[in-house]
Amino acid sequence: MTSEEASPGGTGGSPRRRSAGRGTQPVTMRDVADAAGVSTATVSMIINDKKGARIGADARRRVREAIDELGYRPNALAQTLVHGSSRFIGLVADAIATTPFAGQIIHGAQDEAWKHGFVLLVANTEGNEEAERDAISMMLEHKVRGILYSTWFHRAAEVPEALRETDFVLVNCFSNDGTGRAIVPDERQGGRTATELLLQQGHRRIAFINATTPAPARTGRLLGYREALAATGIAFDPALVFEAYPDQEGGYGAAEQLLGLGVTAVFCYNDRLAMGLYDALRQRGLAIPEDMAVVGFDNQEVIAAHLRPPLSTVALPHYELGAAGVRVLLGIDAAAPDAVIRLACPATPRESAGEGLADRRAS
Amino acid sequence: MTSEEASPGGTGGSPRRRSAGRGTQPVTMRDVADAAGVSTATVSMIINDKKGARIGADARRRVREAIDELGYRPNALAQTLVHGSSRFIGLVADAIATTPFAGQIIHGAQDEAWKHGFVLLVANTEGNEEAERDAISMMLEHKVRGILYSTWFHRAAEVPEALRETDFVLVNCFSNDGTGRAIVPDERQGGRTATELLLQQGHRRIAFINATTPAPARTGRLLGYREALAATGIAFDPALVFEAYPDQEGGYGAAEQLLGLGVTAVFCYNDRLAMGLYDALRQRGLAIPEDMAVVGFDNQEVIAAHLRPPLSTVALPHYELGAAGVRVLLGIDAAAPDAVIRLACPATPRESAGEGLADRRAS
DNA sequence: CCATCTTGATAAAACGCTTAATCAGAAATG
DNA sequence: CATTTCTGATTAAGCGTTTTATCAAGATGG
Repeated sequence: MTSEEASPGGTGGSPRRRSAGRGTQPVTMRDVADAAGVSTATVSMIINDKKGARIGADARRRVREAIDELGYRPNALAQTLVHGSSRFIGLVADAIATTPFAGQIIHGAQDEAWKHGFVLLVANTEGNEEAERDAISMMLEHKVRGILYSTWFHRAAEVPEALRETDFVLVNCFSNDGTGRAIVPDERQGGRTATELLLQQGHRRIAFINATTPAPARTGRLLGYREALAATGIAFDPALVFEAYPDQEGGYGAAEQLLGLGVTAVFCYNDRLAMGLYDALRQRGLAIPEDMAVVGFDNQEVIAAHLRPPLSTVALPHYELGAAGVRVLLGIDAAAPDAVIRLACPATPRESAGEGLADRRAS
Repeated sequence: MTSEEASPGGTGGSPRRRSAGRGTQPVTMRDVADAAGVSTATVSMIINDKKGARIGADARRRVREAIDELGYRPNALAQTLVHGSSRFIGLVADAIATTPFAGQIIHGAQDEAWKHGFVLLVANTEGNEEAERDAISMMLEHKVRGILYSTWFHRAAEVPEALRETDFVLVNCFSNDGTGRAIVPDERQGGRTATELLLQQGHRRIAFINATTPAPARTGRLLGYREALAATGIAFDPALVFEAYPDQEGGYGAAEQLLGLGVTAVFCYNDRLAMGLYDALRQRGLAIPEDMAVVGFDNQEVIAAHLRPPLSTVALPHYELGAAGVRVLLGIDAAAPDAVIRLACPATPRESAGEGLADRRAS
């Protein structure tokens, strides 16, 4: 049983701060003012310690005491009302639960927002257009400072009409009409980095298993792959580029084609694909990375860090995507009105790319 | 360039709804009232279509038009202020990004909250106590209807003092002083279900690889395992219970001990452990499920659904945990003040437990 | 001793909305 | 025709803050 303190103003109450308690009428600034024998204006000034405010030491003390005593909490909504602008930032995501990715975007956004005194209003739409409209409406009605519109995989997106009623930043997606600011991963650099992970180990005949599903990642990573080869003076061989549905089953199935081509290393479109490939390779008695070096993409923690051997991969900067999103939204990071900002995908070397094999492979 | 409509009240404007536009002063109810030539009271009544309000058809039409014309959105914060109670529900999570689990809790909570016209205020604390205090303060200041306090894995938790200033529900955790309402997964039933998945296939000598890390899951699942055996009339053999750190490496390492004991099936504490075990088994030339049937726990999508063969497992009801959390919070699901509600962990049979092997194994 | 400053605090308006109370006029009633 | 009853709306108070303008009184200066 929670003891319900009935009498509100009792001066003889316990000296320690007493919480408002559930069900009790919330304590307002008026209550504090009355308890301290001052006006609400005074209380307000003390709380926000407005400089230039002339308030005596005694009043200050009395107010502080009253606040403690009553367990007063300012009403943020009332503050918002008078200030005109709220401390909310909306984040609409198309798939919060399906992957860990969305979670990382939320995490990054939330951390950064928090840092600047903002709070995240999160809505999950599961791609449902109506849910999306509702979510945005709700956010606009809460007078959010702006909205982050995010997708769980990097893609072009149709920007909902209503979004344009406020400031918005696209995260992990970009508008297909080229308008609006967007933060996306740099797929090309990522592809280059992944390939370099292999090149550094001396590999020269490197296959690329691309996705069958059209996406910026598909074209971007291929571009990066070619770029890296070119930079090393290796001719691009179209016969070494394969395609598979980007999941474990796809990777498993793709293994067959890889063999007998003199390929010593593979760059997989993503970690899941690599995971499937592991199975297929192992089944054929091929060792990783000795017989075949592998790098993935995404750095999907659950998988990459715990495969056998641990998978060298390239990370998608989801956390940073979210954080940069709010920075751009808040104008902390400057960005042209229709800028598309590309964030680096950092290399995450582990063991599957091989190590110190350069000598063996070099000739 | 977005065309900035400067003149606000123009009657000759485009008939289609015109959005407020960024940077523009927001459209208030006053504006609508003026445009329609009525008072704000009238507008308010029309918007919320208060029954009992006596308003002529013509005024109705004019107001609707003005709303459309101006692109008016009610200010939810002002509404909250007058109603006294907000439509916010706070969700504080200790690890939003680390696992997909938290995401699913958020998802469930958000869906259910939404259904009842509530919005989620999400805060991520990464276990940091100060962040936690700040998050809760923030939520209280926003006058949330209540708070969901969630953890990414099922455990006892210290309930922060401040939480008690409002309604709260513990999600995926429970207070170590036994106070407060909590929603947790039913680990025992889960353990039983997992074991039954194997028993159903005719297995009789079933090992259990438990976690080394103390947790309700560890004791609960073991209990369930024993319960299932007992129900089938199989004597519990302590020699068949092993322990390993609950990740892939742990599972890989545990394989050794399993062999030569006549064990035909293993129940793994979680999917990651099972994944590691897969590797170890395969390395020894053992086929799953023919030589060794395996079930996991957690139904971690990325892993379970895509192992080779797909892993039979038991799902943690994260989505439901979140949803039930808000239902209890809102009083839709009744729950005693200190009730701990256990949600079922449903079986998720795939192929690793074997199928139709009952005959072969029976004798 | 009167004018002026300074100090410490207050009153009141405003933010955007809801709602109870009120009001003016038209229609119905006696 | 005077009165009551509807009808269709308006007024105004209030929600919990912030903030500007104002005020009373004591201290200071001439």
